[in-house]
Amino acid sequence: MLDIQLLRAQPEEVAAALLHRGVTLDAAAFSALEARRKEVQTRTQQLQAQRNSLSKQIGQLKARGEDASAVMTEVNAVAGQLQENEAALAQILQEVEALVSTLPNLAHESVPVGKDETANVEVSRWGEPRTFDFEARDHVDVGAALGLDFALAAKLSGARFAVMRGEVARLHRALAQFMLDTHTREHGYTEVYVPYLVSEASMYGTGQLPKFEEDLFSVRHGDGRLLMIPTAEVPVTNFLRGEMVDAQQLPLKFVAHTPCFRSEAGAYGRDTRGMIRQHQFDKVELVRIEHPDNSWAALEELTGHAETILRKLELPYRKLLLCTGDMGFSAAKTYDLEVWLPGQAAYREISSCSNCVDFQARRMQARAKTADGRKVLLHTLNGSGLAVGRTLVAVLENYQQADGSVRIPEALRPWMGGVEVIGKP
RNA sequence: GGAAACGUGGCCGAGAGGUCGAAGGCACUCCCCUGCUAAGGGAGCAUACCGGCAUAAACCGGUAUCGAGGGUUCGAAUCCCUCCGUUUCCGCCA
Repeated sequence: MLDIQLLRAQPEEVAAALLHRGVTLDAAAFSALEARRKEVQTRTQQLQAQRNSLSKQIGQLKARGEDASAVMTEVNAVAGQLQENEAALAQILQEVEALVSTLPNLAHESVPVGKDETANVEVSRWGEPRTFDFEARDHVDVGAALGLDFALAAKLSGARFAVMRGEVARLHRALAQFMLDTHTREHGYTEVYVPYLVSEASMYGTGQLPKFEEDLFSVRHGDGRLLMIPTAEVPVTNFLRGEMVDAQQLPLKFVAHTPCFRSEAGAYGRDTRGMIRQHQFDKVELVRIEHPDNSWAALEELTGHAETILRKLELPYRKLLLCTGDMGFSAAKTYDLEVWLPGQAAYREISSCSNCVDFQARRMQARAKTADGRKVLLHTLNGSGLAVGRTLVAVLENYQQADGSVRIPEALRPWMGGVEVIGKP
């Protein structure tokens, strides 16, 4: 949620900034709505003050056993007007709320302005894409012999699901364990296990609702419903919803391994082959809750932690700074990590690391009490460390060998029981 | 699934139609006293909005907020209804 005070004070400036994010805010209309709000609210409060003072008189008269009927008629007249004003005010407040809750976060000043992914800025590259002395296949072909089965998944559930058997299933599991252990042992994150189904309130807190309903799967539950998490960011960040933490306890650093569920409603026809874009995929997610003063340094650190996984696995990647038009709803600044996929001869997103500053914290009223007794909104950050399915894809494609087998990256071998190669004919 | 209880400020907790934004305690901030690892005294200490104001803070006045939303009433933290959440007991169950 944007700071409503900022919107009120500088609607034009906010509208201009939102334009870079691809959102049109009619600043004049907003100001007009706010002016009406103010007017109706002032009138309402005057009437309330009137009513309160008349009520007080009635109480005093009655206490003295005197007749209060004259004041009663007066107060009834006020009450009529008051009811109208209160209803009007409630309506306006709702309109304002509905408008503001669908506005994305403002980009940090260091974020390049741009319309779409073509304006993203490459920050750095690491590793050399391997040259093959045979024709590199994509992960679908490489994986088929190792137990990666899309046809079976299609029979069970339809498109955009995968079944893994045997060595691929183990490799997938090993990758997740490797990531978790690295982040807990070397980077100081606390491992958490969380619900995969969450309430609407939680989805609202991190910004998936009310605007991105169509991206989510939901399940009926009693008379209501629960929503399936599109990322562990949702349950983990919502740890702090409505909480007041002692600033001295910061930062809080969490890592969670969960499945993620996305309807991919807007992605018809995109990445239909293989497991790049699935309705269900595993991800190891990093979440940090920071003091506002430290969140920008924390973003760099968190991104570095995600990069560490790629480096240990010796997977070539590049780091992008997303432009204003390509960032997610809640983010103020985002780095994407893209891993090299020989099967596509392209870099593909494998991690996205964002600082949401106080945007999510304001939605969920997550605050910290500082040493001098002040209360501040927390800053929240999250990043994939990494998407497990896509990491599997990257390993299969980058480590494939001419005979159809796949070498296991050295750093991963302890999690594979020492196995060095899978799929040896 | 059945039954019951409960939801008050950063925390604990009182209040049971008006004098309550809310006793008391803890924590915190400032001041004083004292001095040695702690104690004593005083003051302050929820949020949002509206207005006063020089449309900066502070300050002053007003309004709303005691899980959420409705209702009763001149007046609701307090009574009624619905919902949400938590806890306990019973049943069931991995």
